[in-house]
Amino acid sequence: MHKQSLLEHIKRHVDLNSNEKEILNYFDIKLFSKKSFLLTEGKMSRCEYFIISGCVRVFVTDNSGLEHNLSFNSENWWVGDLKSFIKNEVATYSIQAIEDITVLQINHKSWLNMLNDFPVMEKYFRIMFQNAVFAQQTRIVQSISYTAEERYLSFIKSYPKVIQRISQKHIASYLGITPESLSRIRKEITKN
Amino acid sequence: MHKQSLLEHIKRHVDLNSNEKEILNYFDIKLFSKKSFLLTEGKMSRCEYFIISGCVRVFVTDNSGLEHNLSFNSENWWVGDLKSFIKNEVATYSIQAIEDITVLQINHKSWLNMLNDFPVMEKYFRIMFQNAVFAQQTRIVQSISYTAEERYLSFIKSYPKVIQRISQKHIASYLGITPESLSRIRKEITKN
DNA sequence: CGGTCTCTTGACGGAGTTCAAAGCTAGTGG
DNA sequence: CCACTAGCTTTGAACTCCGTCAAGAGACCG
Repeated sequence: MHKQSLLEHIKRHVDLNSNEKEILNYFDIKLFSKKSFLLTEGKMSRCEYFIISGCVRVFVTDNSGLEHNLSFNSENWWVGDLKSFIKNEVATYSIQAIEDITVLQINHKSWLNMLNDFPVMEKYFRIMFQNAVFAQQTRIVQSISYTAEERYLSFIKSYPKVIQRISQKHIASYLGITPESLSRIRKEITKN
Repeated sequence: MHKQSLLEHIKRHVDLNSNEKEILNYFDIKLFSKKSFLLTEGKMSRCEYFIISGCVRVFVTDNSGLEHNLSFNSENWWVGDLKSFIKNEVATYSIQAIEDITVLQINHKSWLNMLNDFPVMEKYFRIMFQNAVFAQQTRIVQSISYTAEERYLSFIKSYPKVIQRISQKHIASYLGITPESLSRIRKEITKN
């Protein structure tokens, strides 16, 4: 059963007792085909997703209509527009499936009920957000102190599996540079 | 009593009952004078700080010895090297007082005990980390999609009080540009 | 008052962008 | 299954923003 992988993920971070398997009741399994959108900027969504299989990208669209990738998420990662989810605001991010994906979906009301009924989940999400803070801090440090080439090298080192599945165009957008620049950087690297 | 401001901060996010005021027992009041370091890169620290008064900067030092400011924190904010604190690693960030400051300090062991003894604090820190994720996401979006001028305008709009207390050199470092560039950007802005 | 640190200004150089064109790749429909 | 097309990647040339280096003016502290 697909839902099992979420349970395992939770158990990797906190201790569950037997009846806490009811946690899975708050979630629904959903499938999205490649290129479809889990969430679109400007819309209300109020769902968070736990990815069972496949890969998505989270991006913003700027005033000029350009897309900027914030993150790539795959198996055993949470994804969603957290601020929109928590604060009941319209989404500022869009989320698109890069591959066919299977996710567990939870809406905001169920999420609050779950936290209320199973206090151990407060700890689980405390740890989830804590880890998100770690990862984001690393990214911010790199954005203000690394050159584009250093950011690219760090990216392929940190996410060797993910790059196989993502176009360079999207990686360039993630790094904050143009596809042309990334192409030149890659050429420079393979030269050495 | 200084410790009161932490209690008020907690109560703004979660409900405390009377005996939960014992939470303050896990904390010590500490004073740091301007320019002194709460934490130095490469050292073990394992403390987190809640700022009662004053202002600090968090920064990293790169291979060339240049400092890059990650954040400025003042009254009623938590600050520390979270990753070092949680994972028992040496600090990758340094924290320096920009003004004379008063903080409440908690070490890792006390923090774990507090979370254990007062489960409501799991929720409190879940919310704290959640808010940190919001703020950092905004920063990442701006770093990959804004020009230096846009980042500066966004910074002074978001933190109008803080800029009064911080040198341009430090703001430039926060924005990921040189002091010279910031000086030119400011000149350009006042022209219009 | 002198020294250090900060801010400003100028000239130059370099990393990355923009625009354009050509080669490749992968998805689509016949 | 092949052919076609749209999108992706590469490459080139010109340009732009920002960094680097250097020098001078102003502010702060002992």
